[in-house]
Amino acid sequence: MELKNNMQNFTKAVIETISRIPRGKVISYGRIALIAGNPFGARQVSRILHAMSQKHNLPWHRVINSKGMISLPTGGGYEGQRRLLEEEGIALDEKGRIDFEIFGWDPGKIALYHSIT
DNA sequence: TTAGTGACAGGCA
DNA sequence: CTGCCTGCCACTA
Repeated sequence: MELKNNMQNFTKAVIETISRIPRGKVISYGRIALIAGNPFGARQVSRILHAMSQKHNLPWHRVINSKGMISLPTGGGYEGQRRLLEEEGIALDEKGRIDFEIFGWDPGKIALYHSIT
């Protein structure tokens, strides 16, 4: 059960981290997994999102893969996510990529981000 | 119980 | 810079 609790903690940490993503910013699955305490939990993060995002009212659309692209298949939610991102001012280039240098969110820089805004 | 799958990531050609 | 291959982990058939 200790093991089970760890998984619960990871899930909770993931949910909490995602809920903290500022509007207009994005972060990768892997980075969230790392912050939540599991360096190899990127796939679990996606699984958690798919299962709990609506229930927890999370900004799931601000989570993308390490290549800066939307991971959903065209026709399987891609358009919707892209639209939500663009509504927040997040730009995608002609290849559907988002620049982390501009829109990437790093929890470690939250203080800096806060001071600027 | 084993095999297959996936809203991923990093290294290599 | 782009595409392919392998590693990881939880869940489903």
